Amino acid sequence: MRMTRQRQVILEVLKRSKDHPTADDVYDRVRKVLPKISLGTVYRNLENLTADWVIDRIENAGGQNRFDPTTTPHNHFRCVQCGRVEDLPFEVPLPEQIPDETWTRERKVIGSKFEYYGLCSECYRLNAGKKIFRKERL
Amino acid sequence: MRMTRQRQVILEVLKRSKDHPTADDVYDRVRKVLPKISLGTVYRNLENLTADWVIDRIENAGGQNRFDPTTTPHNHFRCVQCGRVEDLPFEVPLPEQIPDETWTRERKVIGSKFEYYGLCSECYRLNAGKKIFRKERL
DNA sequence: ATAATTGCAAACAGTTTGCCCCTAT
DNA sequence: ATAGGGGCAAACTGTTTGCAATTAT
Repeated sequence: MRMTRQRQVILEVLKRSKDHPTADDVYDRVRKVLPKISLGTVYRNLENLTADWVIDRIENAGGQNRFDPTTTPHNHFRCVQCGRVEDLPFEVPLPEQIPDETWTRERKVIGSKFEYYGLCSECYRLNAGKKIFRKERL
Repeated sequence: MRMTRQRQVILEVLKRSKDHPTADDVYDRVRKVLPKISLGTVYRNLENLTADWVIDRIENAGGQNRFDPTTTPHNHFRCVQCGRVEDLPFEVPLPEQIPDETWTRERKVIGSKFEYYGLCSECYRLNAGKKIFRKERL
């Protein structure tokens, strides 16, 4: 991987971000430094950096993906209303080994993912009392 | 919600599926019974059924959403290569309560999600020895 | 020198929507 | 009878790709 100015700035922006920005977010922030960069370049770099494990992609089918400068294991809280992703400020005690060996032997288990979901503080305040997550729960 | 023939068949197809089909998958299967149904109708129904908690949408993955006829809590294994989602054939011991009360008070935590990911048995066999998940791991 | 990378635009995939007709209640 | 739902196509959003020009190594 060549270290171009674009890649450098994208990476800096990302490493400085604590909010797990979307590709658009990154694009907007990078453009303040490199106004002529194209969205395609941002996508290509996010892809390459993800492939090389420099950053992490938080996937979200249907909506926008988000990118995480932290590649060491940690867990997230996801807002089901606005899509915001926050790091959990505490550890979650997760099982260290998979109980079923027959199951494990048949596939390659690479890792696991845990997250809480709900309403972030802002959406919670804005929606106090309203039923907004699907129809009848919350 | 009116019970139309289309909704009925979509629901039947889904309840019979153990593989967490995508909207396309559902469309293909439903078309064997109702060849004239439109993809839009399938999407609209999957959306409504999800909103009414009749089915579940599996959305934190790349690519297409998948749909799950089981709405009671259970966990998944996701293949990072083909996207397939399987139910885990065992229970995962997850934390029952969130350790940090200050954190909890500020937002509305609705639930949590846990999954293993890796290569399903088919992709594992096909890719034995190859490095296919991102660049240098596996 | 040359292979990787860029900007740009066009293409793509998945999903949603508007409109007008139809049908379950 | 009438509001909710269907079919169809067009629109939309997020992401990827082809190409010719540029740049890090």
